[in-house]
Amino acid sequence: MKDQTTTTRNRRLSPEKRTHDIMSAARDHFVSVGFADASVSEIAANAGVAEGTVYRFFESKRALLVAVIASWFEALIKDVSENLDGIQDPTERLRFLVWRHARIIETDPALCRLFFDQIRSAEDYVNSPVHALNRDYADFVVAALKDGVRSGVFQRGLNVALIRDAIFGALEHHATGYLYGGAKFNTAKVTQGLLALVLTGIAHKD
Amino acid sequence: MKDQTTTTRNRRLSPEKRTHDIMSAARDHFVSVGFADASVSEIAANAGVAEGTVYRFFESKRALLVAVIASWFEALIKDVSENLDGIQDPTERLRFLVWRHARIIETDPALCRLFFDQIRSAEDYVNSPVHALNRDYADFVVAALKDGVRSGVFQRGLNVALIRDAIFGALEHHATGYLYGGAKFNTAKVTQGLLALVLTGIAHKD
Amino acid sequence: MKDQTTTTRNRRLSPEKRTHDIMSAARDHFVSVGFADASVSEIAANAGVAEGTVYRFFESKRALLVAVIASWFEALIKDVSENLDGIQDPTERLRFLVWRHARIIETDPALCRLFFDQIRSAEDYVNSPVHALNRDYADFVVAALKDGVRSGVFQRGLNVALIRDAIFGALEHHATGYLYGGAKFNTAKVTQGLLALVLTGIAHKD
Amino acid sequence: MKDQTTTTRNRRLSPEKRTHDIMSAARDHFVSVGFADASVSEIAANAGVAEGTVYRFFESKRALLVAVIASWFEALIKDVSENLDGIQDPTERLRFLVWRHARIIETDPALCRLFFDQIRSAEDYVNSPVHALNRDYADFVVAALKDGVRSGVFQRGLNVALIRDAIFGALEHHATGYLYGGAKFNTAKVTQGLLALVLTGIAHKD
DNA sequence: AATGAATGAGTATTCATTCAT
DNA sequence: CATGAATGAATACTCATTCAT
Repeated sequence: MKDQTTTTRNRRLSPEKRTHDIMSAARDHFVSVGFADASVSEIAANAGVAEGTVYRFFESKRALLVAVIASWFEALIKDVSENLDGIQDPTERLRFLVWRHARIIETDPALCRLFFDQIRSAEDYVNSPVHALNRDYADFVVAALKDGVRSGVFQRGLNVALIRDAIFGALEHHATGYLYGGAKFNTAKVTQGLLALVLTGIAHKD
Repeated sequence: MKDQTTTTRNRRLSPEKRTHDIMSAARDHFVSVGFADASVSEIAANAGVAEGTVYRFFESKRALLVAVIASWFEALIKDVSENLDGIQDPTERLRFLVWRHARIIETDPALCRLFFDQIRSAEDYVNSPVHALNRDYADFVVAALKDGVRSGVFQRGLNVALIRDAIFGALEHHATGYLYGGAKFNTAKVTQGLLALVLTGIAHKD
Repeated sequence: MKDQTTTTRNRRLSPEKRTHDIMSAARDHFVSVGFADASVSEIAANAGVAEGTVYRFFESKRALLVAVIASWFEALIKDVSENLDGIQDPTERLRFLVWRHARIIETDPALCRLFFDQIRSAEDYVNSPVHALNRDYADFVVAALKDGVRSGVFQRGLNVALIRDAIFGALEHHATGYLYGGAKFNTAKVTQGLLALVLTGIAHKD
Repeated sequence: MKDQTTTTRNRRLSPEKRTHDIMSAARDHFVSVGFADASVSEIAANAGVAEGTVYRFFESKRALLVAVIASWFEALIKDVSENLDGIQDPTERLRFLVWRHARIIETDPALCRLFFDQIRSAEDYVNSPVHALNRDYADFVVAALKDGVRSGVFQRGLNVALIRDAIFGALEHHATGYLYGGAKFNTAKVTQGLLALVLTGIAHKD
């Protein structure tokens, strides 16, 4: 009856604020219970909106997950980009990128799992927005490799795409026990070992 | 599909034959529609048995998948073991193992996906029978690396566990596009490139 | 059966109306086919709602039965309470209560069976809401007995709890043939006989 | 190969022994887990026979329960019959019968529950063998009542059938808390109270 | 007679999504 | 815009019973 009854209906908020609230609640919920066990109603409740409102901003539960992961990726890319500005040497850039990736696995294992299990394995992943972000992210490594080749510290004729995959694959495979089992994960040690492997290989040099 | 002589009831068969029939039907079905969309009734029908019979041999739908994957792993291990007998040189052994793994990805992408998405990511994977098989399989690489170190062709003090993870991770990560997208996968090229990386690294040697 | 105006979707109704519709359909269905053979889908169809809607109002099929029985009990208690207001004499009150119980057995045998077989025998019955209702109902008899003792028409030192149990037990046991077999049940005769027994016993008075 | 291989197949035992073994195992199993949760395979295993053998001696799981209950009833009837031989006075006979029934509830609550919930409530109970046994058992009470009427200690014109039902009903209803809840049950006290009620009623005698 | 492998019917329940209000 | 009541598809699993051996 008064013109400001907030009891029955949520005040109209800016779409940005709404989107942010929902994504924030979703991220927390997905991280804590996983995608399958997360319920839209719970997310809506935690975000302080009605279930239907979630669907006004996101097409589906899955689209909401994609948005969460994309946002996480964007922040990661921004962070990497900024830090890379202060590093010139190709080898050091590579070391930083390896370390940064190991570090994100260590700090955000649940989000990594969501990305690996729910996004990257999906049929519609290729050419999706998150795929593009992932490519941008991986391109930092490609760029560092090319830089190194150009400046002569890395060999000519490298299959940079394969090396890029090898670096990320090595880290992620090695992290499996940490991500899915309860194993330990030592960012520093992994970084050092992987860099040694990538730089000089295993063959004995005479 | 049905060449049964008795119309009413299935002849009593040996457990081995029944198990084999069911696993075979299950493997085909899982490979073609995936785990989630596979229905036990369909598998039973394809195996020529009643639904309840599946449960006489396998505790659950998931246990059936595990059995299928385990059987596939065992055959792979047997094959690798036999072929390895004819190869002495550590480097050549490593090359064979890389090639064999790339090859299995190329030939059985669907089974690889089932293993990655349904088994390896599961909570109960660690210390499970399939985990043991996977370890046995990965140990071939570890053994080859140690051999090489012993015989002096590989450097001393290598972190063999990390290198093992790097090899499998590199292959699997590189295969992502092939496994989940529709990308091409070139076993020979991948093998060559990865071996070069692992053996000599990327650093320029003066 | 269907007088819906909207073809596609059910109008939003008041929860009371929905609850009532579903309970009504459930009561009819439970009464006609019993609890075990009743299917939720059938009840939903008869109530004119979707299956999931039943679960929005009732936690489970069993919770629905409990609600039906509780509602039936409440109406019975209300009826007894009102009628008792017009009866003062303890003996007459007792006679009425015996008659009323015999009468409910005669009119609602199926609901009695549901209560006896599905509710009262269940592990969670004691201290459940229906248990409380049953206690309220039985307390009418206890109160009448105590009234009679106080006013001197009944003996002092009676074990009222046992007498209460005896009255209900006698009626229900006597009704077994009617409830589970196809025997006749004569409310008037049972009332008269039971009251005579309870009042004066069987011993010969000199 | 030898003519006495007992390893593969059970020696042919007398049908009586087999029947007894199976019923014994069944009684134990039914008593401990209830009818619904009892599995034929478990009973067969405990009896030392194959599942199919159970069905050679009993038509169904339910028929097996009926046989168990019937056997229990027969023993009870035999016991009551013998004890009654030493009691002449109708009132004392009645007291014994009330006590004996209370006592069987106290000692065999699980079997009572099986009888009440699984047998007596069943559609096919009326005119079944167990129904006949139950009638024989209840007839002890009827006979005692008639004796008492004849000898003048009980009133003439009693509705003996109703009084019989009242006695059993009172006991069983009073025992509900003991049978289905965790309440106490005092055989002596119940016997005394019920007999007082039945003999002299509740009305104040001037 | 004894076996035990094979059968197969039968259903409650969840929750992402929709759309009338 | 926001709501939240209503929807409905979709399926693994059990176990009493049968009957070929």
